[in-house]
Amino acid sequence: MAKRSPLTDKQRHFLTYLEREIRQEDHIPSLRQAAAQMGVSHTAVAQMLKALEDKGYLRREGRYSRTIHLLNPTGETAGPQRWREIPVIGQITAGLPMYAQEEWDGALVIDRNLYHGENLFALRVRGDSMKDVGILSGDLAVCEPRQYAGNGEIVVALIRNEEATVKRFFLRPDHIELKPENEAYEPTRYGFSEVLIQGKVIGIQRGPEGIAHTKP
Amino acid sequence: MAKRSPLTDKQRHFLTYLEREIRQEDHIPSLRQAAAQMGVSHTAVAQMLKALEDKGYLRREGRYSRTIHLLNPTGETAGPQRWREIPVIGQITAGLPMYAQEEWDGALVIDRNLYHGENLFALRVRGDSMKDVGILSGDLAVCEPRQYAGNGEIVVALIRNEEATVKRFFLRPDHIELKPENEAYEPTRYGFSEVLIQGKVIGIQRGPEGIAHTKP
DNA sequence: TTCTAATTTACTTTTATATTGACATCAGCG
DNA sequence: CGCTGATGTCAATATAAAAGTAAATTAGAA
Repeated sequence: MAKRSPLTDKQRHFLTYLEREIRQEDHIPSLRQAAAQMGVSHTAVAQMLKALEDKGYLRREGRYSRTIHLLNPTGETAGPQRWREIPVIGQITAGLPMYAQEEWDGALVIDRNLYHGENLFALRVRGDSMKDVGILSGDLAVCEPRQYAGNGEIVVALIRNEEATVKRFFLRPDHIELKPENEAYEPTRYGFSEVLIQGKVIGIQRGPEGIAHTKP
Repeated sequence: MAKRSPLTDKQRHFLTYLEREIRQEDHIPSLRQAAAQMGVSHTAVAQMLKALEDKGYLRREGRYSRTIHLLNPTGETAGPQRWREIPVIGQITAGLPMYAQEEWDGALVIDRNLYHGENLFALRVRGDSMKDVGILSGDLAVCEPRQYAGNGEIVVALIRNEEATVKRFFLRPDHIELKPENEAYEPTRYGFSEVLIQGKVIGIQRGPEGIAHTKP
């Protein structure tokens, strides 16, 4: 790994400021924003960044990109953006829009390296209709918003504008089939207008309660 | 709570307008209605909505629906760090190796509110011996370090100092029983000295690959 | 001097905002 | 069924603001 030259006082100070901004505020300041807060000109900040990059304390991407990766002592890309917060949707309904508080069932922190994609959301699973693929009641399903789905994908679907469920999706010539993954349940057929795809399930998170509920 | 991407002045202004319309007038304006009131074109409003959705301030539903969900508009900052990094252990050998980075297979970011406890670690599950309780091959098992376990708990056990497995634990009068949760497997008995408990499984995390591997 | 840090000024690139026009979609109506 | 009006979407484009880059320059310190 690259040797890291010692920093000057100003460089160290700036690096500290940068770390704070990124880790605590989750926000990479622009050159001019940082310049304003440090009391210097924006170009000074640019030169500072270049110096820090040369010395191996951070890595920047692209020519005109703003994204910055802080490097930890071992030179690995440490996780400034390692984590991310997604909303846990309490209910999915279509009818009248629900206002924030009612629908805000909290937030979930997930690992960026594990789940890619934008605007993910999470949904608490009810019922055991998908237990054969390891999705149990109480699990949090991490979802990627989607209006359409491919055959065989596991999706969150809104049925007749009432009920939101997690099922495996199949598009048949004359109907839509939603298949539970549990021998005790039968697939159900729906007309094309009865089902509204809300998203694709891309992950599962189960907490201690979920583990405890599994009976020997 | 993580700060979401900062808004520009116009975006903030529009969001305020939207909140007022929804809360006080109980009415979601159409693109052209809003456009008229804001003095811009209807497409500008559409782009604004898209920008706000990208930044995570609201969520829209359906392709041609106009229902809008506002997400946590008050933007309160709740508590300090919601997230935590825990090591993903590649192999478990005798003793507790989790201090050094020797066996590191990476790290995993988890939600503090979901998993309590100290010195947690994660382990990648191999095999489908626990599939009846929703633990599949490839899942990450979040574990709390433990040297003992209660009857019926799901644990990570090291068998004869060689193999680390996830099983349900039972302490019998004259032996230890490790029970897979899969009809195709039989429980196995071990002498007291053959089994070393390493931790208790308190959570499961499954990523996109894990979901994809489940076959219809 | 040479090096570092900073400034000013003038660029290029990217993003945000806005416009127009054409095209789906839906609901109601005859 | 097709018509109609209101709506949401998309594509192409234009303009302005904001952000990153580069060059020339200055001042101070080793």
